[in-house]
Amino acid sequence: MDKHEVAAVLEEIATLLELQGENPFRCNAYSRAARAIGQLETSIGDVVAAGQLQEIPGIGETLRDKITTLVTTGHLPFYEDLKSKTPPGLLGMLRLPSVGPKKVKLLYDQLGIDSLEKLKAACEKGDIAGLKGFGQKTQDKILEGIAFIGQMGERVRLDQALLIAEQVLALLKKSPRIQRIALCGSVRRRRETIKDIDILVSSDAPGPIMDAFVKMPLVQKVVGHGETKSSVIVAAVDYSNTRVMMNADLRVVTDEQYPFALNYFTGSKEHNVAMRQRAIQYGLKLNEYELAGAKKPIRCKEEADLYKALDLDYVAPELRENTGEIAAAEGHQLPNLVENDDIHGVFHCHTNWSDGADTLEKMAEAARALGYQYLGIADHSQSLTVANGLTPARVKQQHKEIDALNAKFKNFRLFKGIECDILADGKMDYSDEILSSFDYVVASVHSHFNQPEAEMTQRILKAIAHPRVTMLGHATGRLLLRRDGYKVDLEAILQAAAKHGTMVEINANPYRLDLDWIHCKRAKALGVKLVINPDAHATAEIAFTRYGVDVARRGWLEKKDVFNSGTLAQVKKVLEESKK
DNA sequence: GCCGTTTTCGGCCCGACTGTTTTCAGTCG
Repeated sequence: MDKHEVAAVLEEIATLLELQGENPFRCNAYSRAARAIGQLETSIGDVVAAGQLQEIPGIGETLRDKITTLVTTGHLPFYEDLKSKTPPGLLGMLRLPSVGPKKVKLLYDQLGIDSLEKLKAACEKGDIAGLKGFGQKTQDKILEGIAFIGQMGERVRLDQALLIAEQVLALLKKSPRIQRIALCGSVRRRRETIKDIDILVSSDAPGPIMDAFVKMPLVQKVVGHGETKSSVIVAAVDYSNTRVMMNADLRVVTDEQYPFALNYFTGSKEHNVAMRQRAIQYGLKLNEYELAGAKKPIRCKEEADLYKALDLDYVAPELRENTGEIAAAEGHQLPNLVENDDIHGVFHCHTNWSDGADTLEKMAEAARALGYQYLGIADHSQSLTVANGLTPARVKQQHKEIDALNAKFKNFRLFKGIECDILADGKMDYSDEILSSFDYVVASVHSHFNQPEAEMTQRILKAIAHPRVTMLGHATGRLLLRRDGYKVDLEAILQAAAKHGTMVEINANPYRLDLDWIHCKRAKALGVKLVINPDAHATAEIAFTRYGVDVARRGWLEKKDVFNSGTLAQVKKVLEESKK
C-alpha cells in the first residue's frame, strides 16, 4: 500500500467520523495525518519499517499503530468497521455546497436519506424544508447543487484554473478604487490541481467591487454576496475546448490589512498554523487582518514585512506547505528558487515527424520567439507505431533536416534527441548504434503500465543504467485527475539516477507534472539533476514549461539543480561529454 | 487524536456569510 492509498484511507476515516458526529478535533487529527503522509518524500513502507512514523508531527501512538497495521497488512479493521456502518451515499451528499456532516447526519437520522437520488426526491416532494435547521432556501439550494454536481468536478488542473483566474483578475482590475489585487490560495502556491480561485483586493470602497464581481459575464451562479466576501461559480473554455467550471471567492480588505490577508488567504492552512504559532512564541497574535502586538499592532506594508517581523526570510508562496520552510526561513537556508527566465531551452518536444502537430522549423521558430537558445527534438521511437514512431531510416532523414536547419541558425541550435520507449523488459527501442547517433536520449515508459511494481522498477532501473540514456521521461506516467501513475519504487529510481548521473525530467505538460514536487525535493537531496520539459506536441505547448518551473519551485529547486537553466554552450558541453 | 519552557488535561484558528433563527448553528476556507 503506497502513501497515497494510506492518505486516502485516513482522509476517509476523518470524513466518516465527522458523519458520526465525532469530536471535530479528532476528525481533524486524521486529516492532518493524511496530509502529512501524502507529503512524505520517501516510501511509507520504509518509514513504517524503520519505526519512524511517530516522528512525523501529528502522528501519535494511536495513529502510528493504525497506520502500521494498514501498511503491513493492507487492512485496517477500525476503518472497515466504520465504513460498514456508514451508507456510501452519504459521502456523495457531502459534495453538495452548504451541506456538511451535520446536515447529512440529520437527513439520514430523520428521513433515512442515504443517497443523492433519495435527497433529490425528498426535496422535490418538499420534505426537506420542514426539517429543523432547514428551510425553503436550503431545499432549493440542495436541488440546485444536485443539478450542478454533474457539471462540476472536484478539482481542476492548474492550467485550467489559471486560465479562469487570469480572466477574472483582468475583469476585476477595471473596477475603480482598487488599491492592490492578487490571486491567492493554491493558485498562488501553484499546486498541480485547484479547487477554488481566491482573489484578494484592497480598497476603501468594497461595495462596487463586490457588485462588479458577481456581475462578471463569466459568472454562472452567485453563491454568496456579502460586504467583504463574495463567492461565485464561473465557467470558461480551456485550451483543449473543455468547459471548466469552478468556484471563485473574492475578499476585500483595507490596504493596511492587505499584507496580512494576502498571507492568510495564500495558505496553505498548515503554513498559516505554523505562522500563527510563531507569532504566539513572540507574544503576538496573527490573523487575516493584523499582527497584534502587546501594545499596538505591528505595521507591515508588504507581505515580506510580516515575515521580517517574525524574524523570518521571505518565503515564496510555492514553498508554503509547512514542509520545513519556516525553519529554513529562520536559519537563512531557503533556496534561491529557479525562475522561468532561467530556462534557456527544453529537451522534450514532438514534431509532425511523429505525433506532433508542427514542423521542425515551426517548433524552432516558436522556441526562438520565447528567447530560447536551443530546442531539443524528441519524437517517439519506432515501437510506438500509434504515434508514428521513427524507424531507423526516418531517424537519419530527420537528422539531415535538423542539420540543414542548424546551418541556418545563429546563436540557436536544434538538438537531435529521441523519446525512446523503455520496452517491457527494460531494453531500449533502438540498437546502441542508433542511440549513439542522437545528441541525447529521453527514456520513457509508454506500454505495459500494469506490470507489478517490482517488475516496473527493474525495467526503469535498467534504462537508467543504460550509458546512452540521458534523462528519464515522465517518471510515473500519471495523468492528473484521470489516471494514476504506474506502480514504481521512486526512491530506487532516484537513487539509481544519482548513481548513474542520469537526469530526471519534470514533465511540464499540465496533465502530467511528473516528477511531482515532493519527489523533486528528494531528487535534489540525492544529487539528481532535473530537467524541465514541456512534452510539447505543438508550438503553443512549448510554453507549458512555465508549469514545470512551478513544480521545480515547489520542489525547492534552484537554478543549479535544473539542467536546462544552462546556456547553449553549457548544455552542449555536458551532452558531448556524456557520449564519451 | 495530538500535544506540552504556562499545561499530562484541556486546548486545538477563527471570522464571514447564510439561513433559520429571534441569538445562533452550520458551512467554508
